[in-house]
Formats: sequence, C-alpha cells, structure tokens
Amino acid sequence: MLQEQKSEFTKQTILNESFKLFYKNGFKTTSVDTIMKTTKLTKGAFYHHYKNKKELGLAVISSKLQERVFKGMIEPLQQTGNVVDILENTFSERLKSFSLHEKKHGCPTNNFINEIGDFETAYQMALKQIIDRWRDALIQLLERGKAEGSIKKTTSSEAVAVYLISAFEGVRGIRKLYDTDVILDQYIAGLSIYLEQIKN
Amino acid sequence: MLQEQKSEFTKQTILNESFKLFYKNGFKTTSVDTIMKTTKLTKGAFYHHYKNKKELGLAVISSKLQERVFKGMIEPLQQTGNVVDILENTFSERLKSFSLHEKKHGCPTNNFINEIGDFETAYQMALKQIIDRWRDALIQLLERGKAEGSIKKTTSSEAVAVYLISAFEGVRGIRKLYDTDVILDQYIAGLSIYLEQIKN
DNA sequence: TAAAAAACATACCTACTAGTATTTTTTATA
DNA sequence: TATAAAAAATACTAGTAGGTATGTTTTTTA
Repeated sequence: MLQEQKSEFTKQTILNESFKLFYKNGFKTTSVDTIMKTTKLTKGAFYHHYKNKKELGLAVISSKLQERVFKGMIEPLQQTGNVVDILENTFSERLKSFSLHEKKHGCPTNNFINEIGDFETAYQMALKQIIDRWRDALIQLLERGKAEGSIKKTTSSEAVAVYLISAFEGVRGIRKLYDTDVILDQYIAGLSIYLEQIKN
Repeated sequence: MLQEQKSEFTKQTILNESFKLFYKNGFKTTSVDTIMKTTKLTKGAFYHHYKNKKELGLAVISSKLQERVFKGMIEPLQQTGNVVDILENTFSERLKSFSLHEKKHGCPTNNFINEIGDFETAYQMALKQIIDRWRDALIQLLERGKAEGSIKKTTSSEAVAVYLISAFEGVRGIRKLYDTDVILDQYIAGLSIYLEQIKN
C-alpha cells in the first residue's frame, strides 16, 4: 500500500477504536495501551500518529462525535415539510432507532460533555461547537416554521431549541439506569406535549 | 471524644470530602489516596471504615446525592399552593441559586449517572432510586394539580415528569461548556413554554 | 540501488492505582 | 490499672497509567 494511504488508514483505525472504547468505558478510564491492544498495533504507532492522548480526545470529538450528531440530529432537520412533524420525527425516531448498546451507554457526546466538559478549555470548546451547531440548526428550522405559519410567532426559537436539546441529552443519560424503554416512551409523550404548545 | 462519636465523625468526614472530590474531578478518577490526603488521615483509616472504594461510592450516592436531590428538588414540591407556580419556581429558582462551582461542574447526581450509570448494577440501582423518587414526587404534584383543576386532566403526569427531569439534568450538563448563564436563561424560558401547555 | 525518511515495534521510566498486612495508638471495660 | 478492642498509621504489594528512547522494518526518492 502507498505510504500516505497506509498512514491515514492506521490513524483512522486508532480513531475508530478509540471512539468505541471511550463510548463504552469512558475517556479518562480508557488507556492508550487498551486502545492499541484492540488495534493490534503498538504504542510506537500511537505516538507516531498522535502527539498525546489529549490530541486523540480532541480528534474524536471534532470528527466522530461531530459527525454523529450531524448525521443523526442536524441533517434530518434540513428536510422540507411541516416543521413540527420534522421536529417530532427527528427526536423520537432517533431514540427509537438506537441499539441496545446505544441505549445502555447513552449519548457519546453527552458522555464526553459530562465527563470532561468542565475539565479543560480545549475539550470544552470542541464540544461547545457541536452543541452550538445543533442549536443553530434547530433555531433555523423553527424560524422557517414561524415564517411559514406552522409555529407561533411569539415563541422564542432559542429557548425551544435549548429545551429540546437539554431534554434529549438528559433522557439519554437517565435511560442508562433502566432496563426497559418505558422512560424513553414517556420522554416521547412529554415531547409531544411540548411541541403542541409551539404549534400554530 | 467518645469512641462511637469519633468513629462516626471520621466516617462522615471521609464521606463529605469524597463527595466534594467526586463532584469536582469525577468518581473513577478520584483516588482513595487523594481523598485521604484531604481528610488528613491515612489509608488505614479508610479501609477501617469502608470495605472498598465501591462501598464508598454507594454511600455517597445513597446519602449525599439522595439528600441533595431531596432538599433541592423534592421537598419544594411538597408545599401548598398553585401547582404550576410550584413547578416553575422549583426548577428555575434552583438553577438561579447555583454557585459558580455548581454551574461549572453540573449536577453531581447526573455526573454519577453519566459516568457509572452503565458500569455496575449496584451503582445503577442506587442512582435509579433517586430518580424514581424525584419522578414520583413530580407525578404526585401533577395529580394534585389535576384534582384541583390547575392542570389539564388529559396530560400524562408520567410523561411530563420525565420530560421535566430530563431537560433539567440535560441543561446542567450542557452548561458546563459555557462561561455565561445564557443557556440557563434560555432553558428557563423553554420551561415556561412547557408549563403553559399543561396549565388549565 | 543506496540513502533518507516515514511507519511501527520493543523496552523502559516514573508516577500512580486499589488494596493488604502489620504495627502503633487510642479508647472502653473488667 | 491491666487487658481487650477499636481506630488509625506505616509500609508494602502487584498492577496500570501516560509518555519516552531507541531500535527495526518498510516505503520513498534521488
């Protein structure tokens, strides 16, 4: 294989395995040794491609997490159609689509936020960018709804966006404590009540 | 000092210092050594009073965290008065009352949930109890509101309770990423919109 | 095809981890 | 006040952490 391709492949392998392990066991509590054991490479390879564990953490946030939130929660907002339907579908369908693994371990982005969002500025900023983009996409959609007349003009798009994101991330944490989906169903019912209020 | 009092005092000291350190730096990443350094006692004292770190973790959850949620979020629900006002006050006043430290580090219970809620059954059950009690208290209040006519009889109390808790815990995590309270203000505005919908 | 450079492997270092074994000190009781 | 028991201190273990120094292999390029 070409050197450049090989190098890129290794870097991506480390990134992908890191993401999985961080998701399953936490960032701080996953060691570089553990990561490299799963990639079947050695520490030498790791420190050749990444300066240190912090750099890897930032890479996971700004590529893997960013992409996950974008594909799962932002892109679906950009469809055409009734704004309230899009909101209801995006939030509830996403929840329903999760695997057992994803239900058990919560939202990887939210896990990072809660684990290291108060730890170092670099992590904080990288994570903030994800939430800001998500919030902005929601605001944009809500504004479209207002313009089209499907959303009450008096509602604050910022407030609704923040409340929607908060509740979604919150329930993904709380679901960790339960073995059933009852809590998710109640969340979805609670979401409907909310959307009813902003509907025109 | 009496032996019994002294023993109890030491045990409580370890518990209190642990709570503070777990809150600030996380459970898994706070070592027994670090805890005992702040108490100015030694490892011998720790392992005399606690079987292991897991037992300490469970003690922190079922006493310190339980108590915190009870005093801050459950007790205020049990006042007399208009149900919607009580809900709005409890959630928004609590947020406004937080110190900078509490804003920076989020909700200690939610931090535990996200860090070890998917880790071991023992932790899971202890944390679940806190959330269940909180949810039950909210449901009870909402049912009172229905009986009194201040809350729409058609709304699902379970759904509203879960959504309110989720959003509150969610925003406490997200606030970690910001240096200002804007996100909290938007949450409060978002909460108002929600309560408007369940009002009769 | 030889030398340079990139990719990766091996061995190691220091600091820290939960937990244990043993000893000393303090308090209670007969 | 001697003895037992509880509380706490000291010293240690085996394992893990992030990171480095250096060696070997593979690929590129002149």
